Amino acid sequence: MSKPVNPDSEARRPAPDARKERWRKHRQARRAEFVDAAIRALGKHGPDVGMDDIAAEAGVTKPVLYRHFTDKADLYLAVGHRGTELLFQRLVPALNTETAPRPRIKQSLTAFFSVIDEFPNVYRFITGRHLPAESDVVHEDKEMIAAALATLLGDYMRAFNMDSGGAEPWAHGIVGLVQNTADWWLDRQSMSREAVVDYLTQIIWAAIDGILRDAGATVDPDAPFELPGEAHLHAVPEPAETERETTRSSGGASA
Amino acid sequence: MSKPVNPDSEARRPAPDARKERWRKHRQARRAEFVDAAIRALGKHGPDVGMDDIAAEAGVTKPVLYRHFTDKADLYLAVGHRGTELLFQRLVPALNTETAPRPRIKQSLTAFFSVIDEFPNVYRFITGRHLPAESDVVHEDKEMIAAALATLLGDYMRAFNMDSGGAEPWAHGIVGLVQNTADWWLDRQSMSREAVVDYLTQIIWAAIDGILRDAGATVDPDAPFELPGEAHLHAVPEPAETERETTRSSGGASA
DNA sequence: GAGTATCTGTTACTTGAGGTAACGGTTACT
DNA sequence: AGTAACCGTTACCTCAAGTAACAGATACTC
Repeated sequence: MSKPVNPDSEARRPAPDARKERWRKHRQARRAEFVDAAIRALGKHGPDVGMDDIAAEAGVTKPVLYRHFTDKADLYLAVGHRGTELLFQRLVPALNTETAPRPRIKQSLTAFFSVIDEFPNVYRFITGRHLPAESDVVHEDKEMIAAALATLLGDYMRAFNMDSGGAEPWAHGIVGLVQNTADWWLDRQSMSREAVVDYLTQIIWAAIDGILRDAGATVDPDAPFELPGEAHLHAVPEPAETERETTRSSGGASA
Repeated sequence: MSKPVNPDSEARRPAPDARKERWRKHRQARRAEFVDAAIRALGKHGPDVGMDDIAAEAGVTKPVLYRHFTDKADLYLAVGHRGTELLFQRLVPALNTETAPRPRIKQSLTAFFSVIDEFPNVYRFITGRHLPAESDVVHEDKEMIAAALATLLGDYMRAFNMDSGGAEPWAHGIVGLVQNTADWWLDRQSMSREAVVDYLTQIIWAAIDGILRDAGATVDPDAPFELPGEAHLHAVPEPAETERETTRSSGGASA
């Protein structure tokens, strides 16, 4: 801000000084480290940890934390992104594998359940009511999954010359169906993981099959079914540990 | 605490003084009044209202509020109960009407959607991430609806000599399916209420029908289907505006 | 009617967690 | 050598939740 830049300087902006660049990777690593600490602290003190506790868990004091996260919400958002990353790493490949419908459903469910089974605390924290509204990452995630599902369903339906208007509500419905059942299962653990997954596979396929049937189509759930130009949920879309602007520039030069 | 009671006095505890009794109804009314104010204030200032604002909205100051609610969480819990009451008033009759399966599904969905359509702000607040975890009423509500659904499904399934193990996960699944779709619809409003309800009716019946079909049974969705000793979700189970203990007795005389 | 239990309400305070200011030290680029 | 970015600290500010302490009404009990 101190050196006045001439108007056309925007063209050659890269690296006026390497000292800034040098730290980029380091900062990301540090953020990740704090996210780990936050998760550990969350496990220790429960979901109402203070920033002091998190900082202590990371072996530093509060202001250090605030150099990397603008906010408690920002930190929790990063925790959320960590969860998203974990989930999508396993879910995306499962969803995108082009096999027969039913195994595809089942392997996607297995992916999902394996993640929440492995990190139940993180999952509960992220989906639970403990984070501030700004850190809500679940909504985005669900939107993303639902969007992928919607195009998938829509394509199938159009392939059968059906009206595809139901694709979107149904996609959101299926996402909710899975999540709510997962929450319930995680709470109760009243049956094995395989059992829930099987029950869910059954109901989801039953639903899809029923809808196809309503339109006069029948599909063998275990026969490979290829679609021209299949919809893909491309890798994890948010860079997960990307740092938000942390410096508090007091009012960025309007006009 | 000042007058020492003799040991056996617990037997004849009712009404030593009518002055206590006299106010009971009044307190309930007052609480309800504050709940109204809270909802109004929520509408005005958004979901991060302060207790001062709520008090002001009710025409009083904070301490008055705290005489009726132990806590912000307590107040929000009462707001939640109000919502539950609103919902169950319409949902319970719809669910319990014994008609053919499909119209029954549809009228239940219509009931649900009409409520959230009529009170979107309340709905969003209650289901959203703004209340403290202690005020979560949605979880209970969903459990209750799912439980009713589970017995219903279970009874049907047993009537067909099917294994009823799926009833519970499916019940929770359907609840989640509806809620998530409702959230999506409320956000986007990209189709009419009737349309979502129809799509949901279709997928839910498709799912149930498919499951029955897997077991070799077929049911006409529009033919009345009576079941011996049908499961009922009995009226709204929580007294909605019941007051929690508000007096802060400083440490109840241990030993 | 005197006494009092329970409400009505107020202003002024305490508390605690989130967040910040201001300082000093270290590394490695220019 | 100079400096731009980091490392880290202690001590503070802020603001909303929640509390103390006080004073006036109403309507029951004796």
